Amino acid sequence: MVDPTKPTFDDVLRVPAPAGSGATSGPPPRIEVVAERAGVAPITVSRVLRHPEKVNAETRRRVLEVIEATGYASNPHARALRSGRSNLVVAFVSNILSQQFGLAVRSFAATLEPEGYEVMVGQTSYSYAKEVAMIQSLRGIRPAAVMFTGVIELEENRRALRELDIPVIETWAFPRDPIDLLVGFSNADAGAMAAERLAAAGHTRVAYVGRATGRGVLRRNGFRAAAARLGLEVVREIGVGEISGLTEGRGAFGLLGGLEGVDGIFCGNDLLATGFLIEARSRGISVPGDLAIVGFGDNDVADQLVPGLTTISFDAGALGRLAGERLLARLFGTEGAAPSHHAIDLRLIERGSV
Amino acid sequence: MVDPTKPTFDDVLRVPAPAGSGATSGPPPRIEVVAERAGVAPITVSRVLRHPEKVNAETRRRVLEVIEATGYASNPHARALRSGRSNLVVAFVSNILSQQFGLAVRSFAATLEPEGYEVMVGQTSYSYAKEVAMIQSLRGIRPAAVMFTGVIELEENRRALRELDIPVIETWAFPRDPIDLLVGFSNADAGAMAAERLAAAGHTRVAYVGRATGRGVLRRNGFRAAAARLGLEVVREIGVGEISGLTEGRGAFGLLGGLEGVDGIFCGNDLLATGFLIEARSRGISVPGDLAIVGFGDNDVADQLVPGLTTISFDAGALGRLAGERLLARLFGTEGAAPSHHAIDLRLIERGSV
DNA sequence: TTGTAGGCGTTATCAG
DNA sequence: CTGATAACGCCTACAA
Repeated sequence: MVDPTKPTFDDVLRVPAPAGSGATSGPPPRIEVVAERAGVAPITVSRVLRHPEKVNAETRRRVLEVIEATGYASNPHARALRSGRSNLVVAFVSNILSQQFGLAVRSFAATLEPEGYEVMVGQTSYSYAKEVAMIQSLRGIRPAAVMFTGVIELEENRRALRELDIPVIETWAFPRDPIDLLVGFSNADAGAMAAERLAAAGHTRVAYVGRATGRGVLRRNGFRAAAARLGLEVVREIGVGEISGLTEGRGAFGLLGGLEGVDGIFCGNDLLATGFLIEARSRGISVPGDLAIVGFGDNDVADQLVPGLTTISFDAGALGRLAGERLLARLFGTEGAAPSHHAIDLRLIERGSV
Repeated sequence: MVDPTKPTFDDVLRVPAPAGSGATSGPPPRIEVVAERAGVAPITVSRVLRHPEKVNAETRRRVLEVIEATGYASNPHARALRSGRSNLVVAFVSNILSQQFGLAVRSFAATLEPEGYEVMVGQTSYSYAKEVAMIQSLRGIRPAAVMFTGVIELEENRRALRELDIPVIETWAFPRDPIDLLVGFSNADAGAMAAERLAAAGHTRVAYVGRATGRGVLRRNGFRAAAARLGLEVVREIGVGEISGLTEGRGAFGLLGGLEGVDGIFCGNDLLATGFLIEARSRGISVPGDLAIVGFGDNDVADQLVPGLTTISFDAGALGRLAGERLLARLFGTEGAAPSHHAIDLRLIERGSV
């Protein structure tokens, strides 16, 4: 039997260093060393890295050779200090556990990295205080740009971000007046699409469950407005806190307090919707017969269930990619007259729960 | 109907700036300004921030007052350049979409942030090349520490990390010779526990499915060894690539190519195991009757299924927290003779799939 | 096209 | 306990 007090050692694979890979270790050489070895002034080395087109091809070749041989990489702190710019792009997510945020950030990073930017992820935890602190810390770091999987609500932070004087990308909503770049989608439309789907299936007495803050409210408002327009009665609206797991989502079903008079429900996110679906089934409530469920966001569990979850979704990877591309255009000054606001398409994914 | 070509604007909440919050905007003041206002030399301001005990209490109070009033925050680049240290801790995850990595990083960050460290997350994507590049970039950034949700296999990177001369924390495995700090668990034991569970339930012809690299191999080896010891026959071993979604996990069932002679299976991760469970059910294979399944890692879908997934797991949040605490002890020099290697307990979570 | 001079903002070092 | 001085490594501005 395995003895938990005496863990067995893992025989981890060790991959030996390939021959001739010694150049990359130790403290990085300074620009001066590279310059001397190449027989040029330090500034020329700097130019080879920053503005290669301004350096004679032959000189450039020589310098690059030495850079390669020494494994030289410029000190980002010195560079940022002197030039006031860094190659760091900071992406803030409100919840690092969200699949969709993860997908977006991953594509965003993949788009920027080939161009020499480093993307680092910070977490704001849906908290204003945290957001203020993180934005404050940006004042010193001077990243090349900042991206949020969300929009900024605090005027104080909006101002602080504008004053950073770097590109700021907001996402995940479609406000009238974003701070700067926007690659988002309309949460109001998402709510409306959910109401439309429920109405089309003949449901008339509906409920909303979701966060009572931020985007949850936007989706709820869209749902409400469309419900009114379509003659649906919103018989219940239930606010929940942040849901970060399926178990919590399932537990939230209890808040519904019975189904009297509710035949359709829109859940502000798929974790919640999936939890509801599972819980409803386990209580013997037929879906969509007794209760139709529409989710938002397309968590990957959602289409493995029986019935599958009908949900309003969008391509989070595409959002991240587009955000990266718009940012690069801005950073390289090739943006031209392109609009700075982009809408990502929402789509209704029909499965069996409505 | 919602018109996808014309997104509705979201009426995003705007929270006005609280009165008297003006101090925090604009370019941050320099240390010189603070010093002048407090009637001291810049170095004294620096000392108030870095080594408060070396400054007279009254002077310190005056300086802190001005710092507060001006919203001064030192420029991290200048600080890092001059002192060779920064307050940035970099956490590398191999897959930003993994729930368990997310939980660990979240607790790790939450532990370090109150002490003034910023945690940023980078992604290495299970690729050696990526890992090399990221570690190279650390040479310039000079973070206060680095953490990995994994262990480093490339000798080249191990050497480079040691030469950084900062705390390095490896996790998620239990090697004999970690680079520096280790907060891990034995993957070999995880495999052994799975074999033991299958054997206890009377299964004798078993299979392993999982990644054929890194920790997947460690778990497989533990499984193999324990199977031999317990008289189980490992009739099949199937290597898969990285699985990042349930759909992929489900698809991998096809690789099994029928169940002839297999009555129990150990899946190297829960995404895979959950996919197998769902797929087996949909094919009318009874679990655990025809096929018993043991997973690893406790994805949160795993206990919402019927039957629930029996799995070997550990507390990822606790791992992150402990990693943070051990790191703080090292950074603050309060580590003393405490061991630098810590094992996190594995536990068998019994649900219905065995 | 290449180089010289100087400073970005902070803190190590040493002197008072 | 406090301060003067210099330097961290690089890149902007200007000069040749």
